[in-house]
Amino acid sequence: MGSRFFEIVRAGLTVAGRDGLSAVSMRAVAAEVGFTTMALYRHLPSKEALLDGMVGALLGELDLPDATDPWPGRLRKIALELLALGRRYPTVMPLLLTRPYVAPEAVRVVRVMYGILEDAGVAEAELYRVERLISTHLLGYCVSVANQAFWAADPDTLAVESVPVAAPDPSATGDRWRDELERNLVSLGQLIMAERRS
Amino acid sequence: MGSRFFEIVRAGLTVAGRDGLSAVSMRAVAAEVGFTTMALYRHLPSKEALLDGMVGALLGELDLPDATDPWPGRLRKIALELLALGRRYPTVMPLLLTRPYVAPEAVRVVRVMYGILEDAGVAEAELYRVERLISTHLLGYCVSVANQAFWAADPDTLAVESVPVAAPDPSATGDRWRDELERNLVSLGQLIMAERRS
DNA sequence: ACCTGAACACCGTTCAAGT
DNA sequence: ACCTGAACACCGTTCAAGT
Repeated sequence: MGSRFFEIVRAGLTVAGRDGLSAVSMRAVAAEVGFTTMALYRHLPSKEALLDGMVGALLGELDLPDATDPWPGRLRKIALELLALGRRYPTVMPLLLTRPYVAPEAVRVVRVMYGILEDAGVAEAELYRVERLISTHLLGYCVSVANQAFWAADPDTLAVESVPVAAPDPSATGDRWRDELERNLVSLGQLIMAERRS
Repeated sequence: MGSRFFEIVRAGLTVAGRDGLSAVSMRAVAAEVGFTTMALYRHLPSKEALLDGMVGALLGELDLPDATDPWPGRLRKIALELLALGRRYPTVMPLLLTRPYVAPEAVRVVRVMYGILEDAGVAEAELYRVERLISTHLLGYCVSVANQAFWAADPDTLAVESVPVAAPDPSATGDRWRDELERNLVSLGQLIMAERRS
């Protein structure tokens, strides 16, 4: 776990952002850092460990909100940061829902969420549950947007099926999914308020 | 798209449920159905198509609620079905957040969600957004539970970090994460009620 | 015309052979 | 003692060679 480890993990993210997660091979990452393939194995035990490290580095790129800001603004900031992160590394995002949060950078993010809910006045007995409720929505949403899962591959097929996947929203100005995320945050804010200790 | 296609896709799910998604190779699936590897390519164009088909077959296993039931019961039923699905096919679940819902079995599930929200009285202008809000939470939650992302790989590491990932819940009887999902559904029910047309 | 299996360019990881 | 690259057992897909 020398500094070479982080160099390798960052190279993994570089490859993933450029060519997709499926292009993240030990050979490709080694080439990216200028090592021989087998030299990687002296800094990490397996590709599994590389992916776990990438999850940490990914969350490490989040620009976390200032703890002195009001909690709604902090929630909004972290949500928009996650959305932007997904657009930078679309194919890596699903790992955030399948790997346990053990890396320090991951724990850091969960702590910010706890702080938000505490400041909102959520009862401690509900705090961890509500955090998982909010976080799984945010991650699920950002993963879906990043991978364009809300769109049909073939618009004509969808038209035939007549399922209005994306309702027209005349008030939306620039970024359709960012606008929708902000609407969701209003709903989630109400949900959080309903969970305050009485 | 003869019936052989579905046979192959079901074999893919069988392999994935038994040995994990990473074990789903064209060779392994071919062996499962008793075909030669290259014979698969006369029924589907690529492994990509196999995975898309598996998403459809996965959602096809959902036992959908009766449309005549009250909407809260329908929402609960579909949520618990998704949780159970994740436990049967943990490694396949993330595909539900990265592939567009074009297969008929996928469209069917989205239609049920629309029906639930319509019966709840959600304004049409908010219907598609709220459906995505609920669905991304349910999928994110079920993917996390299925892949044990809520637990730390090493409990000792987590203790050192002193992040209470799983708060003790004395009232929870059998299935900890199922109980939590039911609590979340109460919160989401309130969220849905708040989105009703005025 | 149809099917198949060898082959190509990969992959993660092991380990013997080199220095 | 340390590093490396050949090798092993895979992978998705192509395509020429067979019938």
